[in-house]
Amino acid sequence: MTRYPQAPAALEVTAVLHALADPVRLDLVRQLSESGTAIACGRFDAPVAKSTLSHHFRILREAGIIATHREGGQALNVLRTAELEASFPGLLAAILPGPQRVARAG
Amino acid sequence: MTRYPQAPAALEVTAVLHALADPVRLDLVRQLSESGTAIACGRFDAPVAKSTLSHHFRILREAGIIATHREGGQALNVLRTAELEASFPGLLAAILPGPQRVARAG
DNA sequence: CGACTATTTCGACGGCCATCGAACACGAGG
DNA sequence: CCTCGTGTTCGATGGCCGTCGAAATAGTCG
Repeated sequence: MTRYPQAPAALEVTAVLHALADPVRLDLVRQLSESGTAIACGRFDAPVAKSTLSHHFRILREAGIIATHREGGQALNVLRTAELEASFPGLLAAILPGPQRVARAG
Repeated sequence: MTRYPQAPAALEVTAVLHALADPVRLDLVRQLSESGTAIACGRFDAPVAKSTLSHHFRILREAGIIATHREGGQALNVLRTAELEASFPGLLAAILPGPQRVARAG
């Protein structure tokens, strides 16, 4: 079975920021966040080749931003919201909303 | 009077994250945040050459993270806290208190 | 003006990164 | 067993980035 390189014990801020600094990866994280559920690698909407997508998932995984586990024939990805919130509270909330989105009350 | 290339009208999230993803730059921002005041380029504590430091300030400036204005032979840098908070509320609070430090030479 | 300090620019160098297509691995189903 | 769908790995490529020292620029002060 495929062994996924697990996230580091402690999330490194530079690794997390670097992972999120790429437009493609940031969009992947946005899709995960908005869906709220696990998404298979092939179900993402991204303008890059499959191999490139796999590379991006690796970066996100090694930074500790997402976790991947195989189920059936596919690899399901989930956002590690709790760990991210524990290490950098408010980070996702700060950067995930699109820059043109207007903050709404409530 | 020296004209510094000013920050874009709207802060770009990928540019901001990329700027903060470098350990040296993140440390510069930390020093600015902790001091709470303007700091001249030459008074920062960083393990790189002055020319490299100038390069890092440029990246931070163009991302809209800091602002620089000349005053009496030196260039004073300030964190653009208000603009950052307006565009990405909670971002600085999420990543600045981290335990990461740049190892200094010597 | 001339010297001195502070910062930027220049040119070069090495390394890392995003990207791709092709080939490989792995699990599920016929 | 063979095939198909899904991800990953490999090798190559082009570009961007961090780094430096040296030279250029800017502003201050005598």
